[in-house]
Amino acid sequence: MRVAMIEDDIELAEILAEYLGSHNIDIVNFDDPYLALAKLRVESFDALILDLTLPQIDGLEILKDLRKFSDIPVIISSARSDIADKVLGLELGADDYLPKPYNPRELEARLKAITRRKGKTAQSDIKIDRQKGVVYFKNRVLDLTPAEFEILSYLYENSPRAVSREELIRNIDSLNENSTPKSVDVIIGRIREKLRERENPKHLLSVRGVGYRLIR
Amino acid sequence: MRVAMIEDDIELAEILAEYLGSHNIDIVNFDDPYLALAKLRVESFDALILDLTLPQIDGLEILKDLRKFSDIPVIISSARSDIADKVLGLELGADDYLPKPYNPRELEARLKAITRRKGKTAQSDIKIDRQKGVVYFKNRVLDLTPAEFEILSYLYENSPRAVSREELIRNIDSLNENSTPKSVDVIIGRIREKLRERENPKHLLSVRGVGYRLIR
DNA sequence: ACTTTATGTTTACTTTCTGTTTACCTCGAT
DNA sequence: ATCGAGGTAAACAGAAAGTAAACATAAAGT
Repeated sequence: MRVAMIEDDIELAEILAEYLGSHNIDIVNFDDPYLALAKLRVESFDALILDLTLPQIDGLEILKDLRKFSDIPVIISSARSDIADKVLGLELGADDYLPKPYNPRELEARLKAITRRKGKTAQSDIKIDRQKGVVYFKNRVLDLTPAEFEILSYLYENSPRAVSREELIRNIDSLNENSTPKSVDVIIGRIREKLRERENPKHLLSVRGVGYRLIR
Repeated sequence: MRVAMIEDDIELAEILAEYLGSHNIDIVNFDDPYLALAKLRVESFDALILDLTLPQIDGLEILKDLRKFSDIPVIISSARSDIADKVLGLELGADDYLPKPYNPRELEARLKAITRRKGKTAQSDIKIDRQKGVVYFKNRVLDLTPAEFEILSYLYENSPRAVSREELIRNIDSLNENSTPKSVDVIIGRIREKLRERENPKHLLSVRGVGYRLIR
């Protein structure tokens, strides 16, 4: 589990990082909240621990901005015991509120509780259960046609090797063996559509002059 | 929003019920935890507020039993401030921990936070109690014929695997084993009708060339 | 015993899906 | 700028799925 933290008290951050690190939870701390927001935009974490009492800006503002683009679980950690803060924080979309000082064990338990609820850890986005004929993408079942499913599975099993169109046509039952290589291109495009990565593919990459490669 | 509460302090229960009631949250309090469990088995609530310090039994035992048949969001409310209790509670599957005394406003905020979270994680709309022969869809009992019920249950138990028409005909008692696969199509259509997803199915999906799949 | 209702099945027809091809566009390396 | 490769919208045809209606039989009601 990989967790982002916004905490300006470096010492506290290090203590927590050490304790949680030894329990298999990697902490990435940001003392600059704007840098954190930028990172959260492009990288994926399992949760965010947010300190409210920041020097530059109210942590609640950060939360508000964050919620415009992410539904990552957020635990607010604050020395402010004002009930109004709690209520406001939870209304702004925080998932939990932990008053300082707290025991690292409790933070750990809450992190686990929250991510268990979401059932989501930032491991590989794509999981395939060939027996059940099911593809999960970001923990949701993908609804694929037979050709789409078989191509994705084939690339998955050969990941991260680049596979040629010809090899796909030869080995995929749902493809007519007399088909043009272009058929593959079209179906790849449709899979990308369902992965929502038609522009800027992250998993299903084309390898110029060779074919296609899947990154799990 | 309709919330169950297990709280033996009747006075406190009434205060909370009144406050939350005026904020559009209906509280159904049980002073008998076993009665509560029985009710939770058959009725649907949006959350449960659980007092740990009950006269007859440890609230954590209730939570453990509850988790065997329900994944309803649970907020533990307790005068016990022992950290071990918190950790244990969250590990047993509670979603939040609220130490007494607390402000009703905070309880309200947490209830909202939890159910909002629930909405995001698109948890299962369909619940099946095979023993009782009851299907709940979006917290309502569905009136199904035997064949409809059995097909839905079979798909449910094999979810999200795609099941062939032949497998269904073979395994569903209410279907004549000499029936055409088309029979299945028609019954599936009727189930969809009752799920109100005849157009644009979200749960009962057809998998072309294979059969049908249920997404819980 | 008789009638009505409910429910699974079949039929016949319509609609949708999906793999394929074509045509045109974009992008990147040289 | 050029050329080749990949991307994709659109059109198409055959296959699969959807479904309305009629039917047969079992179950329920009288």
